[in-house]
Amino acid sequence: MPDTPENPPIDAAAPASASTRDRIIDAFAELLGENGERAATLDAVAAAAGVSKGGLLYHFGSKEALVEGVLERLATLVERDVAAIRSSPSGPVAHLIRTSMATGSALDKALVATSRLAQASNSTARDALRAANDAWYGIVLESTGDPVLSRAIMLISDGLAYGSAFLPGSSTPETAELSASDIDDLVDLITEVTAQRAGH
Amino acid sequence: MPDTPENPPIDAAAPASASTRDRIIDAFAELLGENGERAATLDAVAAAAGVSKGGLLYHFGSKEALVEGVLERLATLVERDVAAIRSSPSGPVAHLIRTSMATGSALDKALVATSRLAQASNSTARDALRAANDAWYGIVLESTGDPVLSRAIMLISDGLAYGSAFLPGSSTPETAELSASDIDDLVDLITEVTAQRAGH
DNA sequence: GCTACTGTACCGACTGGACGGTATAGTGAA
DNA sequence: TTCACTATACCGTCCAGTCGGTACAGTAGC
Repeated sequence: MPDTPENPPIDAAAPASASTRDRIIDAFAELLGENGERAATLDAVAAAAGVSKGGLLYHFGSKEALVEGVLERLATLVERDVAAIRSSPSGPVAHLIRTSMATGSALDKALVATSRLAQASNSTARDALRAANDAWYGIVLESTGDPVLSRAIMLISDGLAYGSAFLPGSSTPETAELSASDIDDLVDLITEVTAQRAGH
Repeated sequence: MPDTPENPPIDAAAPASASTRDRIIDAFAELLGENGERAATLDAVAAAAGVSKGGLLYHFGSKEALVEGVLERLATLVERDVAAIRSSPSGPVAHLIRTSMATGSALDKALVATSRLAQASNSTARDALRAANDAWYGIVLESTGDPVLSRAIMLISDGLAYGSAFLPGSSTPETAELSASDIDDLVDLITEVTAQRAGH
């Protein structure tokens, strides 16, 4: 039985329309985020993307190439996000805080995946993360005009990202997952403080 | 040539005085923090602790036992820190913020090591991290009496820890390592906001 | 319209090294 | 003699990367 063209749209989860390359990057990022760096083996990525290991290695000659693929995707998505954030009607800061929690968006996935790689001592991934942070900090500073406040806001955003990425599902109510209204309260706090400091 | 007793105090970094068990946990935590979970192999830990692999496995029968060792140490150090933080003359919040950045203390090392384990999908490590966070949140809430502010403070603390643990050494000045005076500014900001909200 | 050939996309068995863990013989201090 | 190791050899598994193929679309010459 030579080739069975069984599955152009084989995998329910993966967008069958996307190119094989994109599906592979999706799968890699997903596995990194969900199960950590160790689980994102070539075999696992191939299986999740609905290709064979050989097929994967046809597109990405090594695991490093796969990492570069995720990093490139992150850079693209961050660029897009920076544009979106600047023109956000609710203001850049509110937008930043609200999108800092993992929402399952492509940006989030790429960000979490890159964090995992950075934690696995991949310095390129660390640079990519820093670049993204620099871009966001720039916007916040532009918006508030206050370096200290801007740093505090970035730290809150980092803390939000860290918590939702690495400590999902809380046991106690104290630090339970932040609800939408908690985020609203946070945004209100920040808005208030920002207004106060602006009118020194 | 069986054993060359070349190195009881072989390793300059490791405190030769501490018990072998403690030195092994030190080495494990250090390797986890510096080079990620993947680098913390039994062989590497044994070498860093200045014992043989057989010696390591004499004390810790498995890698899981080693993980438990780090978790236990974290629990002990957190307990100690909570006591210290309550009686801090500068107030709990300032103390928390100031000690959130990786300073190379034993607590930091244990915390970073546990974060790496948590990221590697170790749910016990995640629980330990959450427990520590709950403890600190409790103190902050007690001190400020304001849940929203307390959450913001915890997020800043998390952001600080995340940045210093996972993104050390910055390339650009924008998000460069926070200096001592930056931290002072941050603490001032928080103190100010806390006072303001207390006197609604 | 057929043959020969090229390039692209992919499959899956296999290899070699790393790693966790086991086993065991030996050693030196208390 | 026991305790706390060292040293070495070994096993099974996992994993990145290699390699020899297969399928098929296109295309150029006849």
